[in-house]
Amino acid sequence: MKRIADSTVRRLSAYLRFLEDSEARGVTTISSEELARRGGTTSAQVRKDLSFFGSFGKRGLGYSVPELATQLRDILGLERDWRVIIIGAGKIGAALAQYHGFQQRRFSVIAAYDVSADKIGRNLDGMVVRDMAHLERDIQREHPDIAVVAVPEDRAQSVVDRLVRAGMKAILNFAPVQLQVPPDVTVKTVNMAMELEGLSFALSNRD
Amino acid sequence: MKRIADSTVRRLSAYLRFLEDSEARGVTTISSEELARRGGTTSAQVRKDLSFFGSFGKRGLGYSVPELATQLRDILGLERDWRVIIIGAGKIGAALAQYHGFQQRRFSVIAAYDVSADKIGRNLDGMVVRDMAHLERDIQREHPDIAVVAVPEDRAQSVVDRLVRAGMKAILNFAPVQLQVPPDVTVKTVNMAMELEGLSFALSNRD
DNA sequence: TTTAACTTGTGAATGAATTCACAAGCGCTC
DNA sequence: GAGCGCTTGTGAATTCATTCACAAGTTAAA
Repeated sequence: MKRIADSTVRRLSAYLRFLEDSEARGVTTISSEELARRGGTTSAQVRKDLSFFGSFGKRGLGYSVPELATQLRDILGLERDWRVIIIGAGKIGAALAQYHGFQQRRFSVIAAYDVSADKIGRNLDGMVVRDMAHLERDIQREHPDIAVVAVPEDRAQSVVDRLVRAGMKAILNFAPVQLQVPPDVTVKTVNMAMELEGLSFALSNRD
Repeated sequence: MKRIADSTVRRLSAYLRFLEDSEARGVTTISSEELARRGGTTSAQVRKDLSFFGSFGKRGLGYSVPELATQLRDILGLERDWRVIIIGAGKIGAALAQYHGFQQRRFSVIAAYDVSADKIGRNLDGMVVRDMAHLERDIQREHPDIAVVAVPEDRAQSVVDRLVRAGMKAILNFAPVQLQVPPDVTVKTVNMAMELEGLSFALSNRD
């Protein structure tokens, strides 16, 4: 299959969100035009994005909302559960561990880890924070799919090195650093500092 | 000035982060090659990015670390303080209000707002959560620069409409929705659901 | 059955971003 | 001060992403 651009996948995700909304509101059919309006793009873009994976619409009519939603969930790999571990039980890590948006979307947080004695053993929404020392052993046993890195900036790379050595292939990084990983590992970084600086740039350079 | 791509700004931000690191470690000079390695890009890309704004290097030698850092801070508008308000004092909002990464980078959180009686008046790291009812009045008085939206998905658009009407020009959005704003308002969205789905896609489509 | 009104799917055209490749400048050594 | 090793800055070439534009398919109505 042709390589799919990152931007395309992000848009598919946006379309799916809107489709689920529409589904909940009982809408049964939707056009690329409508989908585009809510996804912040153009109808041609919507059709092109979908065309990488097949043809899901009916000419003259548009797309069946539940059908397209199912297709997108399938394309995005959301028809199954993914097992998530969280590394770092500080402010962000703890907030994430208790964040219900995960479970809602079939991402199951199975464990949280920390190094500091005062965090280990603490209870986060029914989940006990584990000692980072057991990370590799637990990964061996439990085969999580995704690791969320919520440790301080200066420890992020070394934690990621451990995760990679232990065989993790997907990492969601909250530390404001560019992580180095081998090509078969996918990293997505949520970098608030970068977004803020983007806003700063925009505010500073308006005509 | 030529329009600068979003991706360029993000990279500048990454370069700056690494420069500040290098500065702290006492490195005085750096090549585009080195900067590229740590920024996850190529040396040509680094030089092209910088060339939009001027020529900051010395041929044969590279860039002066403190000088380039200063230039980048200037380009990104980080030579001044930005005043930030946070809308929504739930889990994410509260975590953000107490997050020190903001202050470190000269983004000063001046207020947090919520609608619910049990949050209003609560103390977050020395800051009292205000009643959302006073939002417009306070914006008039205090002229914040950036609004962080950390309210539930279904309330995000209406909150943003209020912010826009009150004159805010920069919004950092944590709700997993595509917000509609007029063209003179800049929105950056941090969408964890989207990132997770990107990872799910990557895991599902590896060769 | 024909026509009209829509909307998809997709090559072709355009536009944007990245990479190439190299002349020109700098510092060091002899 | 000539020569060498490096590294920048930048047009040109290339690759990648988006938009255009239209044939083809669908529904509904006459």
